[in-house]
Amino acid sequence: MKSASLDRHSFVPLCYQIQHRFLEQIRSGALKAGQPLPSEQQIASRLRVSRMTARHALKGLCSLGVAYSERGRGTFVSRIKLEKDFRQVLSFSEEMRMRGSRPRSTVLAFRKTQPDSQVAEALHLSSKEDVFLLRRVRLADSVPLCVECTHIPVRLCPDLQKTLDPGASLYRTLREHYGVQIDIADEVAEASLASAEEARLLRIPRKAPVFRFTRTAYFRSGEPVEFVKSVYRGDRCKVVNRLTRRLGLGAEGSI
Amino acid sequence: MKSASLDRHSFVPLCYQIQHRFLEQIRSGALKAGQPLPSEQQIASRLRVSRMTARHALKGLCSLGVAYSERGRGTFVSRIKLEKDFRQVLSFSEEMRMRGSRPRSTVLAFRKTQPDSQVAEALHLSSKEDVFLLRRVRLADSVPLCVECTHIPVRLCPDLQKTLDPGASLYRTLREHYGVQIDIADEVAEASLASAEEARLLRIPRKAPVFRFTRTAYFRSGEPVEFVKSVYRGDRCKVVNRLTRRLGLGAEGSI
DNA sequence: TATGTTCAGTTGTCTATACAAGTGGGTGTG
DNA sequence: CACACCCACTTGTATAGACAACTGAACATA
Repeated sequence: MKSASLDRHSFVPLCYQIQHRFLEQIRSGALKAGQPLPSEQQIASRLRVSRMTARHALKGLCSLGVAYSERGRGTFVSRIKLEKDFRQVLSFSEEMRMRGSRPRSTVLAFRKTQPDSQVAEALHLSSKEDVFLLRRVRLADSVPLCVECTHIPVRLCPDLQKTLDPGASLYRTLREHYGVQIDIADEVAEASLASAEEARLLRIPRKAPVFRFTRTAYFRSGEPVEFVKSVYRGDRCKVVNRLTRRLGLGAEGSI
Repeated sequence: MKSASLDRHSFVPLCYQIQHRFLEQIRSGALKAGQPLPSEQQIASRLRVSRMTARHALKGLCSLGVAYSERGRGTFVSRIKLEKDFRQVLSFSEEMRMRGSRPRSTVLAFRKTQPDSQVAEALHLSSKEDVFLLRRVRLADSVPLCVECTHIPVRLCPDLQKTLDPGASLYRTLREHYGVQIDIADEVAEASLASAEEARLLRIPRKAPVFRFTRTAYFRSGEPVEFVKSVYRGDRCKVVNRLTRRLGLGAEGSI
């Protein structure tokens, strides 16, 4: 029998222990794409938990996208690859490290300032609230990839100019010094051409193709944390997304 | 008391009736951003359901992104806007109609063919399986927006050349004639410049900025359904995405 | 052969209850 | 005033059981 028993005194809830066990089996290849997972009943009786606990574990796998359920048939391992480079809410530094590159930054500007109307609207700022403006060239393995201009309300991190090591990760500083945890981000990408200044900073020809991003990041509550405008080289960057069908929102379900 | 009672004989499950009720209240403005929803206990006693049913309804709202829970405090309406134009798995036709434009297509090619290696790999095709190739210029309100080249395994829709009205929605045809329901899509976007042919078809200058997309669409099971390469005008199109932080996947949770 | 039936197994929904653990306010003490 | 403590309320997790609805295969019937 493959199943070592669960740790009922762990501070990790049982359903997550079960979920983690299946994740391991899927990643290791012991459970292959398309294969059925044990039924809720089987999990419940083998591991001596209630069926709802087993079910919760399986549902967790489904919402991660690694499995899917069919009524009357069972729950199966999804055939979809779990590529790691689907865009999540990651900082530039996190993203570069995840793909094995060494991130670095050159600070072009870092000051307190009054937001223009676009920034104020995106961050829901009251009329005279100040923001930090941080403009950087960001490099991976010494190759410049983008020019990024970040705006953060001063209220969220009053003494950022003392605490931020400008070369380090801004997100890490926000997390460790201010408990600021970003959960959601809205992003708009446009295809465009490099201006003269951008071309110089990125070391590409003028009028080379670039992405222009604006990005607003939020807490879980929906309060805005950060507004970023950035320009990425088109020859070294791709935007990878996984889209899913959401049900139950505004437009009615008739599809 | 605001709560009309639930229909216990409806074929709509109770938890979805509850969820729908709150969605209505949020959309109508009766429940505003940041306000607390009733607690699980309150819902349970007011509507005479068990707490788990009430909880299931609230969790559904959370996974839709319209609410969030905080342990010990309650569940609150999210401040995040539910813009409709966040990219879901929508066909060009669906997307255009959602934003109030009239979609149209010009068919450049529609034939059965052998897939090249990129297509075969994306669709997980065995060596000699054929695909339909459908190449179209897609217009919104008579303005050409993109050139799109779709590949679909013949196996999934053997007589597509009879059933497809080439002007109509491909996705609708797939759904209505073959029960093919697409749930997930992976998309890669690049910033690039228009070739001479693309510029002519899209009526833009040569070397104007464009998006190049590749897109693979899947069933819920992860079986690939469709592979698309497309070129979008950079001056009329934006890519809008909402990114969320996912927990529990490959890289460990220490963030 | 073709068709309908039954049946075991599965997920979906629901009930009722219990305890753990975090939040926030109030109270009483020092 | 500051601090510890308690209490009511909240969400998170878990249990045990129930019925509905669906699937697929085995079986019986015409």
